[in-house]
Amino acid sequence: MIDIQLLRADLNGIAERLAGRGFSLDAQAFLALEAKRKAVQAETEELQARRNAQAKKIGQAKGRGEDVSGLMAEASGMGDHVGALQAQLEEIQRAQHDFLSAIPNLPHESVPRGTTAEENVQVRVWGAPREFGFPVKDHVDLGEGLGQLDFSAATRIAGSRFTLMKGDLARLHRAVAQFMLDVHGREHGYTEIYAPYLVNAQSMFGTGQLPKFEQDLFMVPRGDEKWYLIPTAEVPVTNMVAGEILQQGSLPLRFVCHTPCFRSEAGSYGRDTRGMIRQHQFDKVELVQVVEPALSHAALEELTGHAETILKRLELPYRVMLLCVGDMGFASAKTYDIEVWLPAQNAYREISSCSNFEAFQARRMQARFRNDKGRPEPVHTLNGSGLAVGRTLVAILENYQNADGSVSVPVALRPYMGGQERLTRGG
RNA sequence: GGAGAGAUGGCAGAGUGGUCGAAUGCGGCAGACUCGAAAUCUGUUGUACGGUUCUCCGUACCGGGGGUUCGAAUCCCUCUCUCUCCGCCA
Repeated sequence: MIDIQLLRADLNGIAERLAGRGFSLDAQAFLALEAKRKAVQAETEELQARRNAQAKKIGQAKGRGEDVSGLMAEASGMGDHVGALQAQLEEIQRAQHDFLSAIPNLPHESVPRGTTAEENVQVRVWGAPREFGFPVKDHVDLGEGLGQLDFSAATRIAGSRFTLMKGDLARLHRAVAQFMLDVHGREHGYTEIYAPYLVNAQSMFGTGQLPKFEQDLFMVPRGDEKWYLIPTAEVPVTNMVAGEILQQGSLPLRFVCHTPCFRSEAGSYGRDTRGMIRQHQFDKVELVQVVEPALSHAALEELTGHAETILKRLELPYRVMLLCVGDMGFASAKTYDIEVWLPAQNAYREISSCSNFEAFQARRMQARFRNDKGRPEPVHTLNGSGLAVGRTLVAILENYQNADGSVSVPVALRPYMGGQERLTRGG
């Protein structure tokens, strides 16, 4: 949620900054709504004050044993009038809330201009793609060749965009997640969280998935209520601080959480149809930080570095991209994507997205801390994949493949595989 | 799934129609006493929105929503959640 004070103070300036990310702010609608709100709110509150004063007078007169029928007659009708005004005010406020809810976050000043992914800026590259002395296979051929990846079973059981793994590959998948949790939890100081996979609409609103992006989610109805399968652990974990007023000394909060993630992938029908790059269900280890505003951009650098550590330890080549304004998500003020090298695609592919949401989510969630003046102020929230487990597995398969179709286990993961060094057919 | 009891400020806990944003205690903050601390005493201490603008003022909020009333923390309806007992279950 954008700060309404900013719109009041500098409407045109804000509209201009939002235009950069392809959002056209209806300034006239805002001004009209604001004027109406101001008038109705002033009138409502004034009448409420008069009604309260009158009711108080009646009470006091009654206490003295006086006749109050005259006072009561004066007051009759005031209640209905107040009610009507309140209803009107609520409607205006709801409209204003809806208006604000649909506005994306303001990009940070360090974010480059641009409208598409082509204009993202490469920040750094780590590692060099390996030279294979043989024709490389993609992860589907490798996994199926090992007899450990079965898309036809997954399709039979659920449908397209689902994965079924068996044996050593399933174990390696688990090892990857365990490894990430251990590095972030034990070395980077994140507190491990286990959280609900189904959340209510309010939580989805808090992190910005609702109301605009309901079509991207799996919704689970229960009576009149709706639950949603989480598209990322960001949702339950960030909402841990919803409605809270945190003590300054308790910040920063750092959480790591491994969950499955569920995405409808509506509107991406033709993309990445082969393999496990784009699935309805995938595992991810998510990093979340809740910090003081002044420190949030330093925290984004730190968090991104924590995600990169995983790729370094796994010795997978990657690059870090700073997203341009047009390619950023709705709630983000600044985003780095980490892209891992996939030999079969001869390309870098996204494996992590690290964002600073500044106060955008905090305002929606009412997540605050007590600042130096002792006043409640919205915190800043950040998150990043640390990393997407399925895509990490894809990267391992493709980068660690051998000429005979077997796959070496990265050294860092061997302790999680009972020392096993290789995935081979029948394993 | 069945039966019962609850939900009040950071916490505990009063308050069954009017001067209640809410007693009291604890905690927090400030001050007094003290060389300092403890104890004691005094004062103070919620959030949101709006107006004004760094000073105050107004409105709302006693689990959520709705109703009765001139007036609701208090009465009525409803939902959610918590606790106890029984059943079931991983």
